[in-house]
Amino acid sequence: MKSESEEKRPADLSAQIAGSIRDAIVSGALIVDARLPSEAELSEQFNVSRPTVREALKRLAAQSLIRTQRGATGGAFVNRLSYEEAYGQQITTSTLLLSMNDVDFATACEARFALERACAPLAAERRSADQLATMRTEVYRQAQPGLSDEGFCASDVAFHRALVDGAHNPVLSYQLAGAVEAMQPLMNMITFTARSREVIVGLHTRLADALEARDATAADQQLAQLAEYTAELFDKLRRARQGA
Amino acid sequence: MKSESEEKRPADLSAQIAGSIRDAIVSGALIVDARLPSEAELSEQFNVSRPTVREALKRLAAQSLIRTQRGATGGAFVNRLSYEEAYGQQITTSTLLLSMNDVDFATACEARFALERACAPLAAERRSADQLATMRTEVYRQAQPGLSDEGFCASDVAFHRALVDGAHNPVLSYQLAGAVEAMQPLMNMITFTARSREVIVGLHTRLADALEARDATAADQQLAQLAEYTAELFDKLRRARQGA
DNA sequence: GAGATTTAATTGTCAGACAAATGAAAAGTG
DNA sequence: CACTTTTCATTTGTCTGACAATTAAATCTC
Repeated sequence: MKSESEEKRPADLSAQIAGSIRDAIVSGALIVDARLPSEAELSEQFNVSRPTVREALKRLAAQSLIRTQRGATGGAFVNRLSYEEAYGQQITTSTLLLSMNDVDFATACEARFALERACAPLAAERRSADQLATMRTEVYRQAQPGLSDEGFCASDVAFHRALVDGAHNPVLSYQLAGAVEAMQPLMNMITFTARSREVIVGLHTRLADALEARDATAADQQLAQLAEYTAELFDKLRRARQGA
Repeated sequence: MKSESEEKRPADLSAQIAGSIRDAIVSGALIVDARLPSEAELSEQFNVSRPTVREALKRLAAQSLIRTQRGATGGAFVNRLSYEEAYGQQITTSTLLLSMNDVDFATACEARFALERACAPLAAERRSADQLATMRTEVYRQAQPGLSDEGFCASDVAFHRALVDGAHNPVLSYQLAGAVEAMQPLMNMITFTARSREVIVGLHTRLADALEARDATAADQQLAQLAEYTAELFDKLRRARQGA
């Protein structure tokens, strides 16, 4: 798409080297726990200085593609990307994506609930007693009058993560982590009145009931209502601000 | 969870500095397009050398959190994370997560189709003529006898991305990009027989028909059948390999 | 052979230098 | 004065060389 005259400058050496090593990892030429050549060797191979190699390695470390270890048998090793690390990056990226691109609440909300509803049938089928207990605990917490708005939102996230984890599919959990957690800063903008908390607690309770009864249809209904009510709440807030 | 004795080594200086700046960006203390202090100033502020500061900045650049520019008015600037950049990272992370953690095909497949089915109702409602045309084109390509297995898989990805984009929700597209594209290496392991291609082309055709008719229920049905058939194909492949 | 010590390899950090890019100010020109 | 050219200061990109910190293996001692 880009004409050859515009912005086709060669990237930094450290970026090139990082890309070259990244390709080797993604393609499988470098397998998990394989040791990369030492920094001195890499600087020879690529004909650059050690600082340049180090900058390249730090780029890869930032993406959790490698880990480094000091000492005689140390070096840089291809890192097994754990779900936990992937969660973290996913959440950071999603959060920034929403906050920096003026993604409106309706769009983010729609995406989040669409994805969550994809989990609901699986969660209804497979949720463990443990996950159900977590959901009940969070609902109880949400009903406490003294809870701050931030606390309410945090509990909301915990509730929904338990729901997602109930699908017992780590790939789904990983994907959803970003969508659910990234919404929190947007949710934190809402001041929850006693009335709206009451409605949400009611929906959460019936959602947990549905999962306890392994009733996928009922769970889906409650989620749909929750999506609708959340959008409604934000719309009210928006109108109130425009008026003021 | 971790006892204080185990693995609580202080991180590298460059990692600490990167974390400190990253927090400032995520929290909003540094806004988009804000210019960071020069490397010399940062090395003074943090009391480290310039190479160390540079390693920290490269870590942030690897996550697309900053961009750098040479020259008199240059420096490091907080980068607006674009959807395109986020897609790329999402795909790399998802691909590695699947390939490195022995995620079985069934799990990945279940996640992918669960998410895709979340998009289907929205896509049925909103798909543009353009996206429908893309889907038709890809189906046509998939029906060509001379197409290689890799080509078939690539076309499959293109088809499903058009479907996802049909929901006209960039957040959903971003989330799904990882799920759909990361599956491709796994799909590439399958040798598609003429018979199985025929079945898939048929399902794709009816899926496109459903979207053309804006029939969400029919689209969902076809996707469900596609999920089932894909799992079946892989199961057959697995048994064949075990037998050999 | 078991334990203590030395050694070599490797990453982490620093200091100082020069090259390259780039925009702004200064100087020149009509 | 308006416009162009030159100069220049600032900043990132890269290199060289050095030393500190860490770690496992090799060596030594008893």
